[in-house]
Amino acid sequence: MKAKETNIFKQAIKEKGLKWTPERKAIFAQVCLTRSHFDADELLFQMRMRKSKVSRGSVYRTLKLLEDTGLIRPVVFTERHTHYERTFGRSHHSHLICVKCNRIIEFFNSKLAEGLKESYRKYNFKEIDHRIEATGLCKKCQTKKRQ
Amino acid sequence: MKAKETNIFKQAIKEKGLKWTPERKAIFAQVCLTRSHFDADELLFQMRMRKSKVSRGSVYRTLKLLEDTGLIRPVVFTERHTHYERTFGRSHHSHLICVKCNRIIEFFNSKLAEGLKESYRKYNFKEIDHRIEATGLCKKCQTKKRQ
DNA sequence: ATGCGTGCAAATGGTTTGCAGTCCA
DNA sequence: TGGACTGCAAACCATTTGCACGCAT
Repeated sequence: MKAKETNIFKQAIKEKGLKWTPERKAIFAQVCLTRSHFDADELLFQMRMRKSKVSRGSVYRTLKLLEDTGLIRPVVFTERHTHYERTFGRSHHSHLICVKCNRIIEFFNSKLAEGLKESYRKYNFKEIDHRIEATGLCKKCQTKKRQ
Repeated sequence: MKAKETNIFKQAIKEKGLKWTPERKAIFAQVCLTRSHFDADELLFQMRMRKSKVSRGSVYRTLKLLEDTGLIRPVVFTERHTHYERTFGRSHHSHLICVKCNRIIEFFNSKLAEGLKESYRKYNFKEIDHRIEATGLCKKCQTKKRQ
């Protein structure tokens, strides 16, 4: 992990008057390693693989903290439990999800983004965040025989 | 509830080779009465107010069935449990949510819709459904003093 | 020194499920 | 009649929380 990345969270922690602990550092380090989407358990498992010891409770607490800080955000797929994705160091995008094979494509479309801006303006809302999840069938799954 | 509405579900049930029971009818009737968003518990509570007796289990089972049938769809807000909204008899829309007062505005924007269509085309996905939830601060909450 | 953060385990709470009895088709 | 459906309560499982101890500030 680059020093710069560590600092994003450390700084946020300091600003909130909270403490910069080894656990928080370790959990954030693991988040920085993620390439796509993850949930609390996956993250914990990956940390254990790397001999990094933290409790499940701390993982949940720290993920919540990261969410509050805006460094990760929840993405909701079909499952019951929460998935997250990193927000820093990646451009904002939406998700296209194949309901059959669960393939996830991250995309960006400017018309969509503009339409969203228009809507915020129209209703006098100050923009914070948005979540777009579009379900469908990917090319492969369209041609597959019905299971 | 208009007879026409009852039939939407009854017909879907028949097509699947399932049984049209008083419980399913009652639960669907209550869904038809909803004006905005609801969760399993709210629906059950409303039914009990109207002296309509069904078990919590049946509510969950029937909501899932309605979701499979496409007659309701989950909308995910900040909370932990699932909220639904009716899909039939209403136009497709997105949600603008004030994170402070939880006000929800349903909106439609054609640019946004077009951008979404473009994205489906671009990635060769067959469209099924989409969910757009945009968070922000409504006008009132922007001007309110920080709590 | 102070009190925030952690680990641990128990509690929570929405949702699911097993089972015995009921009732549509 | 027979398998699907229901009510009920127990089970599930991701997440939260209480508590005693430890450590950052």
